[in-house]
Amino acid sequence: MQAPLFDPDKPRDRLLAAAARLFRRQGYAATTVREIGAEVGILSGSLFHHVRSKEEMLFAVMERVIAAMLADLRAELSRAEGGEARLRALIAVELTYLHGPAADATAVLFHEWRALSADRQAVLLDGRGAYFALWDQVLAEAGGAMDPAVLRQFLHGALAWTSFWYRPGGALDLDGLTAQALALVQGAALPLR
Amino acid sequence: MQAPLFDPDKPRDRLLAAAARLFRRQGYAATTVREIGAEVGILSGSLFHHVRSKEEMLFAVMERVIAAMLADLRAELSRAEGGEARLRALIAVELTYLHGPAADATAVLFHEWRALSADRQAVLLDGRGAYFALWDQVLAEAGGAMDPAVLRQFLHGALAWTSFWYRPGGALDLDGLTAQALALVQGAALPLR
DNA sequence: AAGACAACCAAGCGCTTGCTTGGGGTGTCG
DNA sequence: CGACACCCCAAGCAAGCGCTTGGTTGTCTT
Repeated sequence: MQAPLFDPDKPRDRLLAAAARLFRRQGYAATTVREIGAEVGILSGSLFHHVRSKEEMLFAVMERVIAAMLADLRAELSRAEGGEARLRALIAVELTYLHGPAADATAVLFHEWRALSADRQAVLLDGRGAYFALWDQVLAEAGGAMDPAVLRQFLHGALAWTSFWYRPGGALDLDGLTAQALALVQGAALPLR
Repeated sequence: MQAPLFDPDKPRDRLLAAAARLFRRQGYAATTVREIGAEVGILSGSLFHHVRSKEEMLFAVMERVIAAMLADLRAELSRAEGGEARLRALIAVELTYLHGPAADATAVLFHEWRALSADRQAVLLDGRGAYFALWDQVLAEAGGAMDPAVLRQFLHGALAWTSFWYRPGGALDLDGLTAQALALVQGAALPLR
C-alpha cells in the first residue's frame, strides 16, 4: 500500500472519498448529490464546481482504485518469490484493498460496475484486464488441475463477497482471513475424499 | 426444481417476473415503475392495481426465491446419501437457481438485499437463516480443517459471483460448473504444497 | 338482465432528481 | 492596491419519480 487514494487536503478528493462512502453504503443510484454535498459540508450545487457530473465521481473513484491496485499488485509480485508467496500476494492485495483504507472505493468498484455507462466502462477495461492478467499468470504458474479462468472467477468472487460479511477488528484479522483464502485455493478446505 | 416461481397465467406473477428481470439488469433503484409496466404492456398506474408499492415487488420476488430454495434444498438433502452427495446438493441447488429459470429472481435476492427496507429484511431473515443452517450442517459433517462459517461465506460468495460471468449454453454446462465448485471446496483446485 | 369483479387507461399530483445560473467572500501574488 | 483564482451559497429549472384518482372496459355469475 502506497499513498492513500484520496488526499484530505484537496477538496475534490474529499468529495470523492465521501461519494465512495455513500455509494458503498446505499448504492450509486440510491445516493443523491445532495447527500454527497452534505457529507462534506457544502450544498449540492457547489459540488459541481469540482466535478462535471455525478457519474464522473463514480468513474473517478473506480479509476483510482484500479490504477492503485494494479501498481500494488505488480510491486508485491515482483517482491514475492515462489508460487505460494505469489499466490498469497494476489489474495493479500485484494483483501487489503477491500478492508483497508480504500475499502469504500474498492467495494464500489466491485459492486457498482453496471452503474457506470458503457462508454466509461470501456475506458476502465484495460486496467481491469491487466490486473486479471496477472491473476491468470500466477494461477497458471501454480499449475492446478482446475481451469485457471474458472478458478480465478471463483476466488475473486469469494474475496469480493467478504465485503458483505467480514469486518476487521473481530476475532479473525486480515492476515488470518488471507490465510483462510489461501488454504481454500490450496485445497485445505475439506479433507480429501 | 419444482413448480416455476411465477405463473404466466397470473397477471401479478407476470409483473413480478418482469420486475425481477429489470431489477437484475439495472438494479432496483435504477428501475422505474414505468419500465416495469412497459415490460408487461400496461401503464405505470395500472401496475398498482396488482401491487401496493414498488418495494412490495422486490419483497415478493425475494420471498418466493427464499421459500423455493429452502424447500428444494431440503428435498435434495433428504435424497442425498453420503457427505459428497450432500455437498454436491448444496452447490447444485444454488447454481440451479442462479442460472436456471429462476435466475433473475435469485440474482435479485443476492445482489439487491440492501435495497429492501430494514423491516422487510427482518421478515425474510428466518428463511435465510434456515437455508444457511442447512449449509453449516452439511459443511460441518464434511469435517474439514477450515472454520465452517468462513468456508460457507467463501463458497456462497464464489457461487453468487457466477451470476456476473457464467452463462449457461457455453462450453461449460451447469453440471460441469457444479463439479468445478465441488472440486474447489474438496481441495482439488491446486496441487498440495 | 343485472350486478360484481378484475384489469386497465388517462391524467396528473406532490415531490425529488441532477444540474445550472449569477453572484460574493477570501486569500495570494504582482 | 488591484487582479485573479478558488471555493462556495442562494435560488431555481426542467425532467422524472412513485403513486393516486376517477372512470371505462370485458368477463363471469346469478
